[in-house]
Amino acid sequence: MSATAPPDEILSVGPLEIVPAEHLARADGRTLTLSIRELRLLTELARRLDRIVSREELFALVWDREMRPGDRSVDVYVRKLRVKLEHALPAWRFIHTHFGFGYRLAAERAPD
Amino acid sequence: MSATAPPDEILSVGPLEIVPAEHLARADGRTLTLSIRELRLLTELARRLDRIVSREELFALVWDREMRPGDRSVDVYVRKLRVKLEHALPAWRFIHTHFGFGYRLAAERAPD
DNA sequence: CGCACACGTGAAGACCGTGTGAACGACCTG
DNA sequence: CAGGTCGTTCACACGGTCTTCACGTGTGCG
Repeated sequence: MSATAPPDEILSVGPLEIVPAEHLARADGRTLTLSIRELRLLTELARRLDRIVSREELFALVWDREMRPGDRSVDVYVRKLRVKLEHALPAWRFIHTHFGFGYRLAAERAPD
Repeated sequence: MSATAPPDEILSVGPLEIVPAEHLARADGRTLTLSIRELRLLTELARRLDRIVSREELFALVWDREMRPGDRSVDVYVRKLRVKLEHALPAWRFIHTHFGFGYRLAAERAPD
């Protein structure tokens, strides 16, 4: 299953670093406190860096089952992640919305 | 076995210093009075500095046997350690909880 | 321009992992 | 024997997480 990590997998996204096998993510070296779902969502996005991933695909990857139509869980967790990432690295934007398609992870500097 | 210390092993965690071979830990030079279990728990956490260690792994390392499901010993000793460390170094936080995963040792300044 | 729909956001409630104080017995020490 | 420390377990309190709902905001299209 895709949520299982190769022991040495390290995902880098600009100043962000994710180590799925150790259940942690770091921002500029500082360890973030993420919940299980948050970390898995971030991990699956990071494994598809800079590619647009649909809600359905994300849900299946993170929740291990099919998404019911109308389920907003992905949106809610995207927000939770955005808040934590914004707090840790205010100068960066990571999760980008692609209207009608899904989300894309990429480190981009914040405007201003 | 991993609880045995190389004779010269010294673990540093911010203002904290642990010398497993001498069964002692120092806070800013002042020696802490820790019990055997407390010291071993602190030692094993320190050997995995800044990494998340699960309860099961911690229990196996410190108690030398498998953890029974529902066993809270690790939690209780984490608390005992926290109390002593908090008393010795109020401006720091050392043992961080990662909900659903385990504990992580790292010297971080207390909020405020 | 205005409508329908996609997405953002805050909050409520249930659930369960963790925090915490205390009791108890084993062991040591004087 | 009396007192203390330590390890273990228990019960309850507390708080974080997950899910769902409701409503606000934005986007694209006719």
